[in-house]
Amino acid sequence: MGKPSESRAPAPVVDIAGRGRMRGLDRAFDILDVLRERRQPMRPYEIATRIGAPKSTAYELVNLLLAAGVLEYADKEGRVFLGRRLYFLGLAYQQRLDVTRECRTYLDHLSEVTRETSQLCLLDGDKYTVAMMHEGRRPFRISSDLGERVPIPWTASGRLLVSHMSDDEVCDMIPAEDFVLPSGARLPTETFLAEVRGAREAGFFSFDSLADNFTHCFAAPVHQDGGTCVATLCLIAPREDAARNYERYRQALVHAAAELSDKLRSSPGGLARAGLVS
Amino acid sequence: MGKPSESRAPAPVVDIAGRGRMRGLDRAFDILDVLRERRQPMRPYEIATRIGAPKSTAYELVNLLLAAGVLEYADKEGRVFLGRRLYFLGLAYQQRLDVTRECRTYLDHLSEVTRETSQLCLLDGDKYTVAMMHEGRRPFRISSDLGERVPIPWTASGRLLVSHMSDDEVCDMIPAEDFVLPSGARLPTETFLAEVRGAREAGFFSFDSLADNFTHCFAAPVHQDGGTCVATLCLIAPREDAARNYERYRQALVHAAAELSDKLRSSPGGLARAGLVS
DNA sequence: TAGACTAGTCCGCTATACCGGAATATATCC
DNA sequence: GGATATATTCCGGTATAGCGGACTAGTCTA
Repeated sequence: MGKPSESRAPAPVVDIAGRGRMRGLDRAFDILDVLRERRQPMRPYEIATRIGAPKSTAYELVNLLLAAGVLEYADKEGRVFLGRRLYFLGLAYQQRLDVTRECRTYLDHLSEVTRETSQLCLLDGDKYTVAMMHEGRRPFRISSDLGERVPIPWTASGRLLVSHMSDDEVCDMIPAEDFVLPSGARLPTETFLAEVRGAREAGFFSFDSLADNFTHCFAAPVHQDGGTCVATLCLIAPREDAARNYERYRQALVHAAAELSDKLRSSPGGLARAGLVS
Repeated sequence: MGKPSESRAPAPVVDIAGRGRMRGLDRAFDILDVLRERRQPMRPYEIATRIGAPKSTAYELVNLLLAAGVLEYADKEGRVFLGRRLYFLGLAYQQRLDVTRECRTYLDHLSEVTRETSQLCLLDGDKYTVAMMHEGRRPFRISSDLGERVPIPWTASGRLLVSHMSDDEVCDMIPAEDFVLPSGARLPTETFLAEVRGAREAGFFSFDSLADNFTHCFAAPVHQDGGTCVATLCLIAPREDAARNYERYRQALVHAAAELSDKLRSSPGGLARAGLVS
């Protein structure tokens, strides 16, 4: 509350402050984050270097986390990965988050009527992520995995997820380097902001995926009380399919997102649950 | 490593050791566990008393966790709950766990052919939990919520989830009080162990739910390399339905569990993913 | 054989995280 | 309004967590 800068953003991964001792707790979560990002088991030594922590410290923390069940051994070479205890904590979070509780049916329905892959997308700090997914019929590899952090400007949903913010807030939030697209080209800030404004007014955004060159992405906003866009529903389709069924897909998606938003409004915040459970 | 008792079990919630200073990291995870168990936002003060920590310590840790995005404010009265950062860590765990990656389709299929609620169940320490669920047509309230910890002997799956262990190991693992059923009656250990043996041989177990008096629970084991049962698939059905369709349900469930086990065998551990992902 | 790099253990110093307890609010009930 | 319980902040002392750095050992490669 009194500290000069209060960073709520989840993952700087390596601390910038540098000087002085760091708190074990923060280091511990740096370890968890680095494993999340890597999505693979790692050895303590590698973790130590990645998070820029003294080896002695890293080894001790890893052992503590192992003993607590927060990390688990992943092989016989001493590599560790995130543990089951975290999974259940995440589940508990998800259950109180109205959007994810309700959305499964909508994803199922969308994928049923379109045969395409549908997703629920959220912000994680200053990045876009896919929180839930229903894979479509086609066996093609989707641009991003569940939970992977992706720069906001790379995604259709990104336009909507920041659409409740002012231009300045958007620029403050998104790191400059995230405007460099996978192709290497740089997306002008002004272009992006114009797209954000357009998406806000239309309540929809779609474009040819920037991550590959054969899919088209549709996104529609899920609103919570008032204007803020707390999530998006998306469809990922091959470009030919997208072109052929554009209006149908668009309408199905927008309709589903609107209905989901309604459902959130009718269940007051998260209090309904709190009051009703024995 | 040198300490007298090394408890890997996730949630004693209140530390027994008592004497001496406790580690901040362990306290922090006690806080998270207590929130998980309560499944509701709590105030720092309440958390402090619940985990048996000095109030000053609890307040400081809560604030640290808030700043880290591991906890989040849940209302304007200062109540906090698990944060989004935990959700994404949990997602990352889940993606490496073969069972959960593959099982969604099987749950969908089971619920489609039976119209009943289907679940994937796991052990969390010495308790049973539902890790994934597909709700059936009927609007009735299911015995246990996703992620809720339930004594092993209360559940059909429980018989299978410990079936790879010896009688002694089973008794060591399950706390004595967990043999007291919801009704208040005490389930004799010997009866339970006999049922475990029976379930192991049959590769199946079912009984009338102990948590309510109108459902019947079916459970079939998911095996990983060799014998160990790493999870179960379940069906929860009204008793009349269960009686009428018993053989059909049973076969569908056992078949799905066997197929899922096969799938795990064919993808070597978790290494496939590690090697294939770009 | 030596040198360079990766992996992991051990140990002593000291800044500080954790604790206890006092002080201060804020609600609830007579 | 006084009394009681709940809820939160503040502060100083001390056990110790985090750190730096030394040490061992394995693995390249030159």
